[in-house]
Formats: sequence, structure tokens, C-alpha cells
Amino acid sequence: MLRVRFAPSPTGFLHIGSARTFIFNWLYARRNGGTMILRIDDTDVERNTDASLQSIHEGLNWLDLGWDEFYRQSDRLQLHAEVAEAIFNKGLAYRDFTPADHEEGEKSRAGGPWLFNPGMRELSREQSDRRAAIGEKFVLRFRVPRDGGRQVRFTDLVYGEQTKAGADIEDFALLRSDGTPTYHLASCADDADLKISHVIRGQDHLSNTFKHVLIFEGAGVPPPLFAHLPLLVAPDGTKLSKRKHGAVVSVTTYRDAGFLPQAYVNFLCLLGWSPKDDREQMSRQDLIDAFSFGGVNRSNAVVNFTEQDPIDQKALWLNSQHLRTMPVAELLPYVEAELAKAGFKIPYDDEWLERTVDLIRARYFTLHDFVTRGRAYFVDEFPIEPDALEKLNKPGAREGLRELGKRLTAEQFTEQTVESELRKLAEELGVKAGILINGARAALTGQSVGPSAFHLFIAIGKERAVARLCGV
RNA sequence: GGCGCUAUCGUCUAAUGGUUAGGACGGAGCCCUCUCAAGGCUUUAAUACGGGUUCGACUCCCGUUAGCGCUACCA
Repeated sequence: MLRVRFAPSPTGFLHIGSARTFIFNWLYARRNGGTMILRIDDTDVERNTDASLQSIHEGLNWLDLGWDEFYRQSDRLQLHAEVAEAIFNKGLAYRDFTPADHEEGEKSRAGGPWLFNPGMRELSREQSDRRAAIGEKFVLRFRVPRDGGRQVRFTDLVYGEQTKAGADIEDFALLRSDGTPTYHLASCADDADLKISHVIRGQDHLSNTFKHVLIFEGAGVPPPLFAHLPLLVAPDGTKLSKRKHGAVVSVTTYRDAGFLPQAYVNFLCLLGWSPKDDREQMSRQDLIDAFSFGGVNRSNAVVNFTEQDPIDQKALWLNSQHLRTMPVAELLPYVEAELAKAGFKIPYDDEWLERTVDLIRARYFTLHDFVTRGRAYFVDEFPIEPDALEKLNKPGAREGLRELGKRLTAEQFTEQTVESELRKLAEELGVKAGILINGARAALTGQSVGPSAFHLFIAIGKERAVARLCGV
């Protein structure tokens, strides 16, 4: 039974790297008929916030991928304590009574790594019990086997065979002096209890995995399979952080920029993974079908943004591709939500909306474009852009457009009739058809660019078109 | 400092040890055209460096350099 989990700690908003980890877990589960688990790793009481938890949900909901089971580590403290005790009882962990603040200065990088506090590892069980009994504070440390050239090893599904000498692993903590579990312990205990089969997470945990293997062994549980993902980094190669890089690291930034979730998911997948053919635009199902660890890269991927433009150009392009080619019916709800947010009322029926959206989306990049560049299709007050004004100021343009407006009133209103009427008028007036065509686009939309002018007449509708022409 | 991981166009990436090192985004240009897109075509640009192994290395090995990660009673 394949079971994977995404285990964020609620200490900030949903980071785009975390989002990608979630996506890869989800893809792997869906690909192989497994179970996707969302587990909130909230053992660090000091730093957890409800706002963060909410933000994570908000981001995940937008991605619209879902999960099958939900847990919170803070509800499972009992389990963590039991696992710690079991390890301790086997003699694989010991109490370290060294006061917390004592260590700080001691751990300088200078003379090599800190491995354990001398004297504590060798404390007899009797002494240890005695000191604990009188209430002396201690942290429970794993007794890392560092004798006889002992090696800790595991096979990473992405990075391959991994080996580290026990002698290079410090006696890490399992329980803090207040009795709460550390991340390492809680994570492994939960992974074991929840029968997680594959741990898919960021590469920043690759070296921690040796410790985790030790914990699983200590708990007498076969370790899950591990797959580490390359990190997402900033253009300068440093880790993406809220403080340094601001909004770009939050998934809500892309949502608020008018991205389609499926396009954003697509973009994130292409960072550190490839289907190995030349496909770029992929639907959710395409991604599920193509996903495997064999396609995951081992080097960090740069999210290409600048201070002026927080959006990666490729993400924007991908969004435009999805926007323009997905079934209109699927796009409609997103557009309607966008229009509603802007306070626009849809002037005609659903059929008109679908046709119009289909017409204008061909040159849009984000959902925002529908209410900015697409404004004139939905409401009557819209600005005339400078380029459009230029078209209207062409000699003969305004007069011709007003005349066209008058003539159209009597006409049947189809692309063909409008076109023939316009061309006839142009000939009569002795102006080039382009003057009236481009002028009409400017008059109807306030823009010098847009769809074919004759399609546009139909989308704007007879009544509004005539009014706009006569009003130039 | 120690340990681990990584290194292909500006960016994302492809390439059973044998390719003119491919695709995409971005940039430039042309075609098409009622504008803008789209589309078509062309173009720009890479195997970090140095040694091996091999008939042959982007690919395997070693070293150097650089980056990242871990080295907490954070996760």
C-alpha cells in the first residue's frame, strides 16, 4: 500500500518550494493509486501560528489537489513519547543533563564537529535514573553507533546510494528538556505509525535522513523509501526566503497575479523535473501519467524573477498557454469570479460570455487581463489608450465611424454585413479600409490592439457598437 | 572547520560512452496581416576548470573551484 505525506510546519505562508513538494507527493500518489496525507508538523510550539496554518490551507486549496487523510503532530505527542521510551529502553538513547545554554559557545566550528557532550554518553543507567528522579532536566539523545567504522546507508530514489560514517553523525536530540519531541523523532514516529511508504521531501533533509534511518532502526521499524527533491533557489543561487525575496516565495502571489492553478502546478513541476520528452504544457492528467522519480533532477532549480517583475516569464507563458487552450467551459468559472471581484455585471447571456471569453482569451496571459484589457467588453466606461486615440485622430476616421454607426443601425448585424458595409463606406469616402477598421477597434474597445475588428463588432453587440461609433 | 549533495545556453531542461550538444522561455529578425496576438521560418547562447580511463567523455574516475544543505533542546 503506497502512502505518502506532505508535512509542513506552520511557521509561515505556503512556500512555493513546499507547494512543489506537495505536488510531487500528490502526483506520485495519484500515479500509483496511493494515499496522500497532509500532516501538520507543529511540534515547535514557539513558532507555530494559526495564521500560518490558515495560509497553508489557503494555498493548498487554491492548488486544488486535495488530500485523503489529515493529522496534526500535536495530537500525537503520546505516540512520540512512547517511541522515545522504547528507544531509550533498548539503550539506544541516553539522558544528557548538560544545561541548554552551556553548550552555545562550546559548539564553535573551530576544532571539528561537536558530536556529544563528554561524560553524558557513558553515564550509567543507575546514575542517570537517579538524576532524572530528583527532577534534573535532560535532553534525550540518540546514541549514534560510531565504533568500528560503522556506516549508515540508504538508497535515495533520486540521489542514489547514500552513505555516511556513524562517526560523523552527532548524538542528535530526540526529546527536548521540556519533554517535547524534536522534529526528527516526531517525524519518524509518525511516518512509522502512519505507515508512510515513501518520504518525498526537500533535499535540505538529505543529510538528516541518516539520523532518521537510525531512528527507524532503533524503533525496530523498517524505514520507508526516501526521495529527495532538489531545492528551489533565487537567481543569485541562495535559498528562497521571505525576508530576502519577499512575495515571490508565496504561492498566493501567483494566485493574486491571476494565475490558473493548473498552469502554476505545471510550472512548478517543470522546476526540477522533466517528462524527458519535449512536452512543456501539460494537464493535470498528463503530469500524473508522466511522473516518476527517474525524471527528477539532482541540482537546484532557479526561479527566475527580478525585483521589478516577481513573475517568472516561463510561468507567465505557461499560464497563457493554459488560458488559451483549455476547454472554455473550464475557464469560465475563473473568469466569472474575476469579473465579479471587479464588480462587473455580465451584459448578455451565458452563450455570449462563452463566445466572448473564447474570442479575447487568445491574447491574454492572466485572469486579470479579462478585467483590464477586456474591460470594454463588459462595461461601458473604459479609457481610450494613447495608441487608440492616434487611430481615431487619423484624417477621416471619426467622420467615417460616425457615419458607419448610423448605417449599421438599419443593418442586420453579422460579421459579413458589417464588413461589407464598412468597406463600401470606405470606398465612398475615399479612405483606406484600414482607417475605419483600426478606428472601429479603437472606438469599440479604447485599444489599438485586439481581435479581428469584425469579430469584435459582434462581441460588443449592435446597440453598444453603434453607440460607441456615434460617440467618437 | 567537518560531513553530505550538486555543476549543460541568461533561465527551465534533453542527450544506452559515438548527435552539427536537442527543445522551451527570454532577446533579435523575417513571413503572414485590418492592429495585436497566434502560427511559420531564421537567429542569439551552454557541457565550470584541470587531469586521467577509453579508439571515442556532457556522460565514468580523481583533483580544483563554486554553490547549496546539514552540523540546534528549528523544521
